[in-house]
Amino acid sequence: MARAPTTLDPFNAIAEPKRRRVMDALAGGERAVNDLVSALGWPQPQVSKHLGVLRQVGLVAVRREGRQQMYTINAEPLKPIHDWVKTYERFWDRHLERIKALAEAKAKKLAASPPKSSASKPPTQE
Amino acid sequence: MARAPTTLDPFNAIAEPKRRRVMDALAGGERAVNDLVSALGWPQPQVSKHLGVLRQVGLVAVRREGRQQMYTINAEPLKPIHDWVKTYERFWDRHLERIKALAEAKAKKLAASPPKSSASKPPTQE
DNA sequence: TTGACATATTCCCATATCAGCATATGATAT
DNA sequence: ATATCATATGCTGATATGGGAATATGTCAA
Repeated sequence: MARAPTTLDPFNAIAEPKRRRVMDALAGGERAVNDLVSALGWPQPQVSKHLGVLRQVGLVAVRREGRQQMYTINAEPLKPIHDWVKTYERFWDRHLERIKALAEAKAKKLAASPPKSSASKPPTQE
Repeated sequence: MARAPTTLDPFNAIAEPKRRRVMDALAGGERAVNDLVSALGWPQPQVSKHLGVLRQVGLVAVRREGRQQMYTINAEPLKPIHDWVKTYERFWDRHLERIKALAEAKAKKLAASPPKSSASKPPTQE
């Protein structure tokens, strides 16, 4: 085996840069394939194929309108990705750690004892 | 060509589920390879290879300690992913839109008229 | 040095990926 | 029906992928 099929895993579907650009092109709203083709400047089959993958993982939805297929974004499958990545925010954003630490400290204080002057505040590690 | 090399693109490196699990196993802190091997239950070369990929995209850092190689998370390369996915939040979380709208409205009000004193001020640092 | 331990690398295989080109399907208008 | 527009699918070839097994490298201990 060589990796979970990109058509089943949003992580994988999104790993392809062009697929991200397609999403971005759709971020403004519903769009027909030919519209995307001219916007992106890629061969039509290529666009259709990438749309096909996005469709299979549920990242886009289609609606027929006459001869045209209107595509829209359906970003829900991105949520797991967002959630996963989010758990690592603290690693690149020390600021968040401080905020979190402050919030926790505050909560502890409130729950534990009356606010007597705490001798040594944790030296905002930095 | 068949996709940007996974060793150059964090999106791609992370598309592999096992690599995500390695990251998760490191989320708690520095860890040696053998430690990961027993924690994950995969063959050692496999773990080393996945670590190798993560190392090349800069998602982990290594430090030698005697015979052991200590790996730590370095999540900065995840930031672009976070940022990209974040732009689609509004698609799955209509709630956010409302919150944002409320916040903006409030800001406008504050700018226009004096607020009544509130006991629970949001942390000054943001 | 030799040996044990910790980890990385190499080789091979089956499979998946994307791009390019040709062609098929589907819908509408004449 | 037929031609035309709009889009999807099929096929091929070059390349990348992950897993498994064997082996190489690197570090310390005796």
